[in-house]
Amino acid sequence: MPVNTEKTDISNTYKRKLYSISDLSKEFDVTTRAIRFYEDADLLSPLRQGRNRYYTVRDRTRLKLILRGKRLGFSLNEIGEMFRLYDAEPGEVAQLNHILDKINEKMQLLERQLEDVQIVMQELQEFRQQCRERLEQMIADT
Amino acid sequence: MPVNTEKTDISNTYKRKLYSISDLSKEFDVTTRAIRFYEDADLLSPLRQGRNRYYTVRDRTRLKLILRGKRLGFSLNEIGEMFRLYDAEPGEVAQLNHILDKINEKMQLLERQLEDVQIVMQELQEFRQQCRERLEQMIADT
DNA sequence: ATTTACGTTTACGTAAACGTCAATTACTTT
DNA sequence: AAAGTAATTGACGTTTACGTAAACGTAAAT
Repeated sequence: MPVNTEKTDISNTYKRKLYSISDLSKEFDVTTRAIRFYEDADLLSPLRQGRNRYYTVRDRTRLKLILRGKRLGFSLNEIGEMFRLYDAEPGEVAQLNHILDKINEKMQLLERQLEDVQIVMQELQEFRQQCRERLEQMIADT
Repeated sequence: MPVNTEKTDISNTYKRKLYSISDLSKEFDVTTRAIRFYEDADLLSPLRQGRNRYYTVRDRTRLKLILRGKRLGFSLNEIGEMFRLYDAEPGEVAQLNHILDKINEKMQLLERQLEDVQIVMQELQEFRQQCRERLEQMIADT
């Protein structure tokens, strides 16, 4: 539930779609400390009304991306690099080619990760199967 | 290349399939410091001949699993937990059920991770596509 | 005999990603 | 007016996963 339902300065300017830090904290189950830390790391840049932070829809999306990145084992630095790729103004051909290189780099990492996940899942499935068979054995032996 | 091609005590006992710490270090591109650290964390337990460590095929496999786990963003503790599951003697029904629960827990995590990987890969592909189109535009405009 | 290569232990250092206070401010509820 | 609730900044603490340096042992190569 977005905060700021009253007609304050900031909420009118940004069409009411603003979240408080605890809104996001609750929605994504992450501490406010962590959220502020991500700001320190330049991954978020919420609006300010006085000392208070207000997060736009874009910030919310970013936070979601940060957390997804973290689940994949990426460091905040790597996540920041991705953001910068997305945000970069691709002025020149060289710049665009550089971005494409970076994208391919990340894709390779993800392909490897996909393999890894699939391998471990298969191993776990086999292990589970063995456990189940053992269990049936034990029950049959009673 | 396994070390210990001579007929030392230890290599005969363990059928010559032994690796030195630098063998593994090179093969998997990980520092010896890290390998020793994994031992400290009870993830490896190499043989000893005097002060030197010698790693069996099982140790090698474990190291491979450790590194795969790391690539998936698991902590050494979590990896240790998996090992203990595999090694546990499933004496009782309750114990087996507990293991099965744990397996299912890990499976859920991996399923989520699979989703995450696929989402990010798709996003990257779209982004790449956009970049390519822009690039063609720019080249056409010359 | 002495480098060179490889290995060891001990121990302090470090980067990342927050956790955990403490002290303060601001609003609103009673 | 007092108390409660949510937010802020600042600063130090903590855990994880090693890096790095020192000081030493051992065995093979020159």
